[in-house]
Amino acid sequence: MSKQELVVLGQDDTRGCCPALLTTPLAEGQAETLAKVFKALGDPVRLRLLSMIASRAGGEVCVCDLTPAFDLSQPTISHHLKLLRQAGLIASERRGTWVYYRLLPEMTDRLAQILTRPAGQPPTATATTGAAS
Amino acid sequence: MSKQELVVLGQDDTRGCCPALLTTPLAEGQAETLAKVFKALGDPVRLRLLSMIASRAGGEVCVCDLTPAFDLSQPTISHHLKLLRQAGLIASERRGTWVYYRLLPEMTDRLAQILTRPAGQPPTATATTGAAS
DNA sequence: AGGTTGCATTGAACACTGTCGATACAACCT
DNA sequence: AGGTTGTATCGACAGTGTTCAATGCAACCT
Repeated sequence: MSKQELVVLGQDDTRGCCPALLTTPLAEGQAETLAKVFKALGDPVRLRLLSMIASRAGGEVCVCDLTPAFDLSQPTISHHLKLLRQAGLIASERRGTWVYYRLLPEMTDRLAQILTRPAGQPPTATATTGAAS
Repeated sequence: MSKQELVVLGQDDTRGCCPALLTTPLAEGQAETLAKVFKALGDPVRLRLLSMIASRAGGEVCVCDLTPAFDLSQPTISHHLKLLRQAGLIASERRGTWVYYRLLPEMTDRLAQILTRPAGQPPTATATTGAAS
């Protein structure tokens, strides 16, 4: 559809729409916020948890289905789920006895956009103003 | 130079190209490989370094321009650059006295693709399997 | 050659993270 | 009410990561 203005970015707002990682130097606050999310993805157990949650048809997974899929204790899985939740990647809801987790696609969408290089910007070709040091 | 660089995401996958994070449960080996890259992004200093490198017109940055931009010692910056390099996110080249770093867009492109949810997959769609238990 | 500057590596201190057993809490079920 | 099951939290420990001063190496410059 309409092209998003992704280069807008309020620089000092850590909760801004879309910090531009690849086109503009990241501000310090934005870097810390973003780093927390990437850090949450920086563990193989959490990646597999996220993948199992995101790829589940219906969009929800019971914790009771996640825990036995790993060779880890139940508190450990609960801990990893908490970190993914605190990173804004998943959300949980209790229904009766069981707790269900679902993906928050806004966060993964945002990361994908942040990591997407704007078209027509080959890194070795442009140099509109060739004045380098 | 260093042939120690990680050959990331070269693993066999059912799709051949890229592990499907959001559509298929991630295999254990793929999760560990991917986690290393995300872990490299999980630090605010490295995110800012990557951002400064990627957003530079001409595609290259001298380390001498990166180091004074932080309140950290020179060995610390060198260490972070090494981690980004080992993750396959950047590459370095020495020209005379100075060392220049540049983005490896293949890696960020892959991450963006991995985090991109395929169109036409509403997360709250009716489940094919009734989730009875 | 000797001196200087730019960057990488080493080794150690310190903080953080992943993991577990024990325990607490919540919701079912007699 | 008491017992059972599912999930979260608490403390503690080992492993890992971030950081620095000191040092080493490479390339320039007298």
